[in-house]
Amino acid sequence: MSLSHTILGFLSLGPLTGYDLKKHIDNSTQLFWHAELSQIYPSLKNLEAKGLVIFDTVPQEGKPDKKIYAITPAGRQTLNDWLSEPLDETPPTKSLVLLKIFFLESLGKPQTLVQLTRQLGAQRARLNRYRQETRHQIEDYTQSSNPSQSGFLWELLRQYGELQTQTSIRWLEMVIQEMEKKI
Amino acid sequence: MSLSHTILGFLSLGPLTGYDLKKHIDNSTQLFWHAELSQIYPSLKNLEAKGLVIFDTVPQEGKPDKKIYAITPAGRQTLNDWLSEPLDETPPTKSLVLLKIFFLESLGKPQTLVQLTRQLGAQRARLNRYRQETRHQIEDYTQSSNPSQSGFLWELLRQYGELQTQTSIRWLEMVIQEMEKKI
DNA sequence: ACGGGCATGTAAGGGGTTACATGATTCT
DNA sequence: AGAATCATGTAACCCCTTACATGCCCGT
Repeated sequence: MSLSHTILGFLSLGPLTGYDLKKHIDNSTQLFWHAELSQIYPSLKNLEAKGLVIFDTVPQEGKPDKKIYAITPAGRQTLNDWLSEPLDETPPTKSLVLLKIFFLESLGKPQTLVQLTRQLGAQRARLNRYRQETRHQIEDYTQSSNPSQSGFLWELLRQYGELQTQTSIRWLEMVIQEMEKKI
Repeated sequence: MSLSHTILGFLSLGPLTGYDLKKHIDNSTQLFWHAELSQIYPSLKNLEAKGLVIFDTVPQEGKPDKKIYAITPAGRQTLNDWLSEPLDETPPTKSLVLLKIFFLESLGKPQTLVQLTRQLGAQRARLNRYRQETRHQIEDYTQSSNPSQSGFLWELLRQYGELQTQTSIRWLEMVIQEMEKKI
């Protein structure tokens, strides 16, 4: 499970429940990672069985008891080992969108242009999200937080998303232009 | 199975065996899709059970009989339906590399710089692959092939890979510079 | 009155990887 | 002599998604 690295990463900054973890993932890594609660809970159980995390139970009324998880020294070690593994490859990626574009021509020129234009719109909307919501989230966080995380890399990763999306937009504009010239 | 769309896409251009399919995927879509034979064979069986492909058996000696698969009209319909589904979203992505970079700071500045520099090297190597091997593959193919596929979108997708990789490189250079300035 | 937030989970199934199994031919 | 190519597949296991299950509290 590679989700376990995400969990260990967040727990290394402070104790959290599974529910809180989900919110942290949604807020800060949605650009490059996501997970459902139905995956987080079993994963926490698994990490606990391996001794990488422990939890305290906080009784509550009207809700299930809270289980506050914290990273153990063994967990910290595992996280560090993973972070230290050489980052000297570019793992193969998958993209259903690009796959579809690859086979799109068989629909004929007008349909192909419709699809490319739709995708262009989606990418533009995404660019706006990165420039507005995501940006504000980071600003809010950086002002209000404990100094253990600077938000430095977070802002840089937001910029990564912005740059890659801009590149996609320019590429799609170019493809549409080329396509219109054809035949 | 989204692999089934890849298979239907390739079979729409002409009949192939599972083994050939693997080579086609490796050659042309490795930029955004990949699959192992152990996944391709069951997937073909599944498509056959659904009536989307059929196969002819060609006896051989010393090797298992060849099974040459072809797309059926129902298969073509399924492919077209998929290609026509609105391309108006940007599906969430996952990247272990970005995830690692997000948590990298906890290793300390020198280690973080080592990791970022390694990743920069990997991205530069990838850029060269796109500019050389991939480019030559496409040129070879475009000259020697049946006119049903123009290789037009293939070359554009290669350019997409080149552009995105260039963006990654510039971003990493910027991050390393920022990181060196810090503290 | 109804939806959303809080808080935990289970179950079923899709999709994918790695390792294993067979066995002839051809290249280095 | 050993590796790669051709050609098919199975088995075990991991990762993830979707749907389901429970139940209180708070805001509109």
